[in-house]
Amino acid sequence: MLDPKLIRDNPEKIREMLRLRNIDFPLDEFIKSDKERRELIIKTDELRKTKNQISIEIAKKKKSNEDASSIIKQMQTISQELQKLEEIQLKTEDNYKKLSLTLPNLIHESVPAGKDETANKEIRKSGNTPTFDFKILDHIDLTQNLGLVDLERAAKVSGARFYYLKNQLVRLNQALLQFALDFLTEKNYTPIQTPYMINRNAMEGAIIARDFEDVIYKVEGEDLYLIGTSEHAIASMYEDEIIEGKSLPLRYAGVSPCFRKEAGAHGRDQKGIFRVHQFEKVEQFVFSTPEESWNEHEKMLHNVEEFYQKLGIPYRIMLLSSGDMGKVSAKTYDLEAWMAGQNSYREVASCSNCLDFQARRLKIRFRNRTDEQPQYLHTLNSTLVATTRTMVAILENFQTKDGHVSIPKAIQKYIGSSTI
RNA sequence: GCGGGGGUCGCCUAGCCUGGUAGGGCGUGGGAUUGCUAAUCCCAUGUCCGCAAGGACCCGUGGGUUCAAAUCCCACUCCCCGCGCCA
Repeated sequence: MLDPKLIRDNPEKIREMLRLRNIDFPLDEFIKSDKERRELIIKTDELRKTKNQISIEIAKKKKSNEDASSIIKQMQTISQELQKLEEIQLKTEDNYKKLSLTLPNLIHESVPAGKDETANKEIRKSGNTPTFDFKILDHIDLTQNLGLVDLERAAKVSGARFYYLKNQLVRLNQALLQFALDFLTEKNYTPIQTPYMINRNAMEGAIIARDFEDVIYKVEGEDLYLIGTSEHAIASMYEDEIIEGKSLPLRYAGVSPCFRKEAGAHGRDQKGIFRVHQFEKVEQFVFSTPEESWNEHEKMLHNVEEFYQKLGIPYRIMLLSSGDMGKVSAKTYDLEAWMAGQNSYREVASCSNCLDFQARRLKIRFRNRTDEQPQYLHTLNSTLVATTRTMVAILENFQTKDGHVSIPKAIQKYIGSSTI
């Protein structure tokens, strides 16, 4: 949600944002409904004012045992009038709210303009891509040969894009989670394991409702949705609260499974465990003051980079273009890891500053003193590790001539072995 | 799942039976005063509309009754206690 005052005073800025994001939005209708809404508030407030005054008079008369019947009649008509007006106001307010919840976030000036991923900008590369003196395999063949994944039976039981992890890959999955958690704990992040299902209100706070269908699973017969990332559950945890300024920034290391429909991804990454409906993730989530949020954003990016460096996985950092970026984000970096089996860099982490967009939807504010006007804080989120994709990178980049995989030094102690 | 008790403006609490402008304490900030510390007193401290003056809203949520609802009625929700079930 954006600041209504900004939209009112600066509609051209919003129009430009919509153009850059390549999004259809009835901005003029929205501005009109905001105006209507405010006019109605003034009208109903005035009527309520007279109603309150008369109510006091009735109370006075009753107290002194005077006859109040004529004045009560007056109240009756006012009450009826007010009821009608309130109905109209509710409708306008509803319309306004619905639209305001679908309006995407502002775009930071450093974001390259462009309609899709072809406009993304490479910021830097790190690490040398590995060279091999033998014919390499992709992660699908590797996991098959080593008995690490069973896709056929998963398809039988759950459908496409599900998997059974087996043997050492189960341990690798756990090792990455444990390593990631240790890594962030050392940086003073608070570990947090969230609910895996949250209600609609909470979900709407974190993402835009229209995106539900493509991304989020709904639990039948309940007001519950499976989280697509712990970000959804962490963002909403402080809903409707005022946080003490001195406790900011709040840095969380969220641990959770992630559930995603991956609708509309037909044909892409059909095989293997690269694009799946379910995986585990350690997520960085930060509640920050507006002044510090851009610094925090860079820090989070630095953390993911350091993590991948420790694993020894080559990567490049991409700054997403206006058209490729998610709607709640004002600026997003992707970390793309080198995947030898595919001979390309592939997205494994995403680092976003949402400014006050989520905070407004969730009414999360902060203030330094209690006599101070509370203001919306900023929220940021970044993957630290999403296990399945990182495992793909490890499998493909660290494969050996004998068909096995060596395990990065940093996580050997969690697995208790140096090869798979 | 059943029975009982509860949810009040940051925190604690009064008001609910008997409907008529939501009161007090704590905390926090500002000010006054006292030679310092302490104490005391005053003001501020939820949301929305408004340039402002001012006004409206706010008692878990949503309905209902009524001229009028924190208060009465109904439904839902969350918390606490007991029972049941259970990894």
